[in-house]
Amino acid sequence: MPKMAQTADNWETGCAMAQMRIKDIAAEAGVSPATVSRYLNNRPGQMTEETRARIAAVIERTGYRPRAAARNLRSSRTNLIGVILADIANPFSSAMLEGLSASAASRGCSLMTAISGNDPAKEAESLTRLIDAGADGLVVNTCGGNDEAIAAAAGRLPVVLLDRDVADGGIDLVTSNNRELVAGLVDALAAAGSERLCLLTEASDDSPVRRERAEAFTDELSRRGLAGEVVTLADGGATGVGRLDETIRGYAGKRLGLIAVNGLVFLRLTEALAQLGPSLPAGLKISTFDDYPWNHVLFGGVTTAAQDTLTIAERVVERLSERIDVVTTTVGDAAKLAPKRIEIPGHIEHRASTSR
Amino acid sequence: MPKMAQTADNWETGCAMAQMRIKDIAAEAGVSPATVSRYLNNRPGQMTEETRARIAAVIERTGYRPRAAARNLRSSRTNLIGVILADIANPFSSAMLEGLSASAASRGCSLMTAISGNDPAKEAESLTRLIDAGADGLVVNTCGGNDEAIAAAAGRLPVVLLDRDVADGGIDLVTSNNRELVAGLVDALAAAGSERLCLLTEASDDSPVRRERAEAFTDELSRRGLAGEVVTLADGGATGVGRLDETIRGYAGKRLGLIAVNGLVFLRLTEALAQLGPSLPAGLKISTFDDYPWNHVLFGGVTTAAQDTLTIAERVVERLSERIDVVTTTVGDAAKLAPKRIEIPGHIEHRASTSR
DNA sequence: TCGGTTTACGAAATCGGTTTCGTTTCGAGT
DNA sequence: ACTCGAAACGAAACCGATTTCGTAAACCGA
Repeated sequence: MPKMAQTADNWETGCAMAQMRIKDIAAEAGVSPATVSRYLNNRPGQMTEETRARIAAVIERTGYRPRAAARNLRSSRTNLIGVILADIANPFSSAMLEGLSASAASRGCSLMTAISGNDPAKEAESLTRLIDAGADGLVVNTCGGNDEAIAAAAGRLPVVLLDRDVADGGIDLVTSNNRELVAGLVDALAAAGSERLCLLTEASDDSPVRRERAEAFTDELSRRGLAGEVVTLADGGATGVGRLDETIRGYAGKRLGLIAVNGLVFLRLTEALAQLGPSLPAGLKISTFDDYPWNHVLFGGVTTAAQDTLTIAERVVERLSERIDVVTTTVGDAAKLAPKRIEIPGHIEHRASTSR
Repeated sequence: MPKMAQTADNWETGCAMAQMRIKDIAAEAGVSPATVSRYLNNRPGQMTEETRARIAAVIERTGYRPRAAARNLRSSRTNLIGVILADIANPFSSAMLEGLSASAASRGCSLMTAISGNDPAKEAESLTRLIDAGADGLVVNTCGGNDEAIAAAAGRLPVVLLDRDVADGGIDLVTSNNRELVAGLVDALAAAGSERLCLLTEASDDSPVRRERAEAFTDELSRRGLAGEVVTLADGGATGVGRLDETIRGYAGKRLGLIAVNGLVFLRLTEALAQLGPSLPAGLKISTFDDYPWNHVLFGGVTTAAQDTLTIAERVVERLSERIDVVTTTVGDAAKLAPKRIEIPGHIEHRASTSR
């Protein structure tokens, strides 16, 4: 039995009927489905103003919404962007998510999100799940350990890396100007009178970004002829805090200046410092990456290398859209875009923790 | 011209060929597409162990993955859960997102996320966008002002509210045991010797949850015969902090006890307190909802009503899945599930800020 | 008035799975 | 041996859009 035509939409009954299909709209407007489709996607093949109005009226009246699944099937486009975040607890990630969400929405896309929790296995699983779910492209803030899988994914659909690079290279990356930001923090500490600087990093975070910051740090030290070192905290609590404690105590009174390489390291730093008292020890200056809301409260304000998360997010989506358009437009890979590294300038928030 | 059969999958060429279709797998395994489909969804109609093995082998060898769009179209199921969060900056939200992500993944679902940023217009837009994108169900952490739209959505697909109720009622809600948590904080403050208690709330947050906490607070006060009031901070910075400042100074030395109704209010409280010095003023005891990572660092540790975000997330997804299964299984709405309110017990983290 | 080009639109194929329904095969019961 | 029921599987319809291709009408300059 053929599906019964649905005509009863304008009855006064509020009864929810089975969804309208494009065919029904077409019939109601006295045109063909093709024309309605053209209307929906405002295709070049134009139609009479009158036809357009008639279709618009029917759609308006019936509240018709095209089914995404059907559209996706035919056009092999979902308008879904997959996002994999390493650590949502990090405010950098949540700020990023907000930015990505807004940017995507402004282009009519929705976000599919996955949180790896810094677990490579979960990240790999998310990768395949998002691809299987039909993402048009992927934004990956990798936790590391999946370089080959990510490269493989990038071969199958557009991928833009967020903040963290993979070893392979050859994939778009959007990141902050880490070298300049490190220099800015060193600058702030030096100006505050610090004589010896430490960059605090985590063993578990062995990302290229961390290494880039570490490199920039030592470069900057030698450029200025300053003393200092990179201190890598062991993972987990106790050992790390112990090492930290030792570092701080070891230099107590020696005009020590610290840089936390990211927000989580900074958190551990504050834990260690909290054991020494509510105020910063005399002569100790601190600074950190990632502008957590608490940074301007703790210790009267902590000097911060703030990343421009909104712009980063916007550029990520922009770049991804470019690639998606290329994929769905050109047939071959002739006009392939060359992989690009996009650096978004952040800025230093000078606060009390590096005042003289 | 019919689409050319694709047989060259096992050639040693690494060239990416057009995707395999179920038809190709079927041909390769010497069965019909229907059988492969049965295999993929392990349907009741069983097949020979030998057939199963042959199909498995082909799929394994070719790395075939069924296209979600086609599957979605026919089955009108996407395995996508839409999530709308009011404020991702709130760690409660990011913790929730992590939990939802994990719970969804364990059921083979992906999350589509939208951030309203506490903007009702954006929330409404997200609502329609996620529905249009084909979400099987929605998780809504509403910012308010869209009660009718949310109710309408709940009429069209499964919806579970997260933490914040809507006026209408009649929709599933998962939340913490707010009354008990408030009582717990009052308890902690009273035990710490506070003689007068204030619950700090925000004007912009007029959610039922906030009101529930406020009600519980005043109930608890009168039950114990304690003095106190609900202090509503104006939105934005200055006025709010001013009011707060006044509140604190006005009671300085009078054994004041404070409860921040949520993490954001607590942030503003710490800002105000920071102006008074690095340590808590003598006699002032503070506590807050939402277990931010800083809560055990600031002021030597802040007593916190911690919500069990993981369990909340798990129950949200569980409930939503139930509803989705009902919708896709039963024809009519005969066996409709009655709307349920699910309370997940949180707990009080007793820390230094309420020690005697 | 007439060939030629553009414009507006419809018929039908198509995307790649799922699902229904029917057919064949096989084993068990009598 | 013969019937009957269940199990295993295939043929074909189907989900609801998009897109190609074709055609009729409108337009246009000579």
